[in-house]
Amino acid sequence: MSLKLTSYKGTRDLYPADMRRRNYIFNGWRAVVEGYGYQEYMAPLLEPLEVYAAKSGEEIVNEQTYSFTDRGGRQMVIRPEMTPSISRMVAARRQEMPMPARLYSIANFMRYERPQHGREREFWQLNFDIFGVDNIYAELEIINMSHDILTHFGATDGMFTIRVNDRRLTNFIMQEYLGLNDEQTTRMIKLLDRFDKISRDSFDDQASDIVAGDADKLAKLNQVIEAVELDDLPAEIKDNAVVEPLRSLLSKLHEQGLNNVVYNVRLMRGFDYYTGIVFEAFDEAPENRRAMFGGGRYDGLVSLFGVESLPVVGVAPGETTFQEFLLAHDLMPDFTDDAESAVTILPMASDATKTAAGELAQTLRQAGLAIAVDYTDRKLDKKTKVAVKGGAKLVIYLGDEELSSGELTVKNLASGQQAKVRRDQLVDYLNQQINSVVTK
RNA sequence: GCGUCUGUAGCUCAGUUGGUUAGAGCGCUGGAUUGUGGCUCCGGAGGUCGCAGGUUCGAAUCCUGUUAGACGCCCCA
Repeated sequence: MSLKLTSYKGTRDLYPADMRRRNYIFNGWRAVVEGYGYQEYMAPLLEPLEVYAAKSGEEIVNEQTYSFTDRGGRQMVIRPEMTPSISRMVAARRQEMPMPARLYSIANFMRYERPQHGREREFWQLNFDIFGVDNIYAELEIINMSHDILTHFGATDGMFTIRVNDRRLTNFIMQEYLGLNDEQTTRMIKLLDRFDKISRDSFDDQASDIVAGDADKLAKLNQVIEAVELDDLPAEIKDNAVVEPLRSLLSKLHEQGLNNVVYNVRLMRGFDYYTGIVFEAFDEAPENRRAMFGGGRYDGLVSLFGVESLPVVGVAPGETTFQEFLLAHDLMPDFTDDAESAVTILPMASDATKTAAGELAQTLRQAGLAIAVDYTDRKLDKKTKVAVKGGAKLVIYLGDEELSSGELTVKNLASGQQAKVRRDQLVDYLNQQINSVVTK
């Protein structure tokens, strides 16, 4: 009975080519958020169960987290999200931390769910939040960053849309305009959230059920959900002050040329904890057509930790959907042949040449070059072939001939050209060859 | 938690109405060429046909269960 070769359900093994793709994404994320002055933090993998239960409710925590009792009897959870952890960290330094605080992290999370398209049990997310800014400029910045994160990788406006809504506006529509009670509001928000996933007939049936068949309310609802711009809303809504933050935000974004940022009356984003503007980046690729990531304004959870509350605007793009976006739009470079070392030394099958190869490699590494040595006793054609496949740019042949002459045979694998190079000129020659390949 | 589909070599897949030693291409590996890369030729390794029962003289093939994966539903903090 041998051990299984497969990774745990919902998790993935990442081989070098996979890691190159991941790092390409992570490095791009970093470049963008650090360009906005965001600073990196990291939190522990484990947090006490209470933090999540307080935020998300017992049920979801018990059913969808990896939790266990530690040896001291504490109920612990592998983090399913970053918000409680960063809230704790900010709360702990509430008095001394200068505001606004701009913080980001790239970390992994686990949720005990059934894996499916774009969803795994272990996943990586970029989290970035701005703490302590109470006006629309915080949303403006976060949405700008969300936009940049996509365009940084070559995405253009037609490839994605950023949908925006305001939780305060939604509540106004539900309660003041439609006259729904709290329970009806909750149900209607859930239903609107699913608008694109269900048929129109099914939507109408369920909406009718929620308002107990009130024809007047249904007519008003229909008018609202057809709106594609704020000005399409009935006068009673669009003339109310509640639309001002959204109107102001959208006009500022459009002034900046972000024309794929649009109002969407049906955008809901979960239920309880958003308090103002909400938004999500939507993939327009025909094979995806779904929300990639979303965020918005929420009262920071810092008050859970006994300090004065803080306004926060944040978002958390996930690696999986992001990568699928890049693939769908042909924005992911091919990393399959990239080498970990640009140069491979191929000694002959003798101890003397192998030893010399090792020494040479050390010298070259001190000069800043990435060098691998093939110490196997295979034939040279085989070793050369493997070096090519591994993506090496240059190979250095080192046999008895080179040992006695003091000159090394360097082959440029891209051009096929080969030269004898004196040892004292080797570093310069290698650097020149490597650069010529890169610019080719 | 529920549903649909799929599991044959490392990968992509053949496998005829159940018929005896389960195949191909690619990849890996060795040689032709004891010092040089996408060609050619020759050889080799690698499979309890996801697993377990059942039907049958005989099962990769039919039946049942189970497990893993993909994709939906629920959920998505």
